[in-house]
Amino acid sequence: MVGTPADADAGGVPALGPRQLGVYFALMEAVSLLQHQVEQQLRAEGDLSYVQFQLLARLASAGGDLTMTQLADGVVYSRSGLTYQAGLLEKAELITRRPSPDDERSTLVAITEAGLALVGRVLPGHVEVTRGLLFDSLSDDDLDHLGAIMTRVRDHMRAQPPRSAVPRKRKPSG
Amino acid sequence: MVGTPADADAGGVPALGPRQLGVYFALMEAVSLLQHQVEQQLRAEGDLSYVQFQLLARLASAGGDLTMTQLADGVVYSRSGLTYQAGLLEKAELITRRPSPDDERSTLVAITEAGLALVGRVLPGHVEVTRGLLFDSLSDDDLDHLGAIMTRVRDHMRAQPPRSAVPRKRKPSG
DNA sequence: CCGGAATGCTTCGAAGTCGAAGCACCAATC
DNA sequence: GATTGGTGCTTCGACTTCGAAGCATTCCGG
Repeated sequence: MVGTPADADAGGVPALGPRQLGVYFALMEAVSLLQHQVEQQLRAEGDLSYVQFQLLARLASAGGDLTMTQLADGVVYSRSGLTYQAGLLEKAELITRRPSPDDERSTLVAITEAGLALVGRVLPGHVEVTRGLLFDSLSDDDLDHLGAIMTRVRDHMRAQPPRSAVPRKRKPSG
Repeated sequence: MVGTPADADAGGVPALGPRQLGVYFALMEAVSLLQHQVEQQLRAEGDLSYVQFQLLARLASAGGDLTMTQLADGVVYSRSGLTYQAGLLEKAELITRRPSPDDERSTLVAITEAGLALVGRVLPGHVEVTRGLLFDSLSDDDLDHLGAIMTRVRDHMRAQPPRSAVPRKRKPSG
């Protein structure tokens, strides 16, 4: 580790024990490995990046059109990143974009038949990879516990920071 | 067409182990959020990317020089990525590179005083962010369980795929 | 000792991400 | 109806990452 708790205390900040640091590093590395493998599979079976897969999956499960901002939420951390990816997906005819009738600033994004078919085609392999790498190592009880933990943590994090649409200037705390 | 999207689910997204998928998505999103916030903090307090921080931390905890390949392991997925980052860190005088006396192909990387100081300076904030976002939501028991799970999963994944050094041409079984 | 294969690292080009700036549209106010 | 500020998306430039190709060195069989 990068320093005993005593070292950290010397810096004047209450330390997080090495146990917590170990958990943190294991978590980050495991997810990094998982994500990398998942990307390999998506690229191989559907010529998709993980981001693109997330976007398609989000559209497929949304049950309707989404605006660009809604679509970006939780997937990319910049609007421009989504514009780029949406351009690729549209060129590949996996999604369509059209101006919203209600608000002409907004762009409504919808998934095409081809997009749905592609998601259906890569999802089984996706699940297969995650099972082989993640769920194989987990007991039924582990799964429950992990689910409970990560759901709680995610919701906690979601509440904290601004997400894809930070106010351009500043946001008075509502 | 895309006009009646209420049937999106019927289009081809089968329900494949919804419980596991939920855990998987929660895990990925939580880590993504955490990583993003951590990067903000590192950039603000030390002008470091997460990758750079990982490299410095690895060197600091190694207790000695590491070769480029050892350093890359688990941080980047390409050698060239490390060459790039090592170049930046060397230019910032946070690390030094010198050829290995034993094997002149190898480059030995060492952290400098400035590098150690920087790690010591950003680590408290880093810990602070992770505590606020991650550990605040975890009970003592959760921490144990999560640590056990992720360590096991990580080790399982490490054993599976080739890491930074895949055989250049092909790998005969063995 | 010599030649071919493997290994360690770097260079190069392509692709993706982000933040800032910019354009078009909506809403509120006069 | 015109002006001013806020919002949605895109464009642009800088930066980072990866994979393939390349160079230098080491290992291994003869």
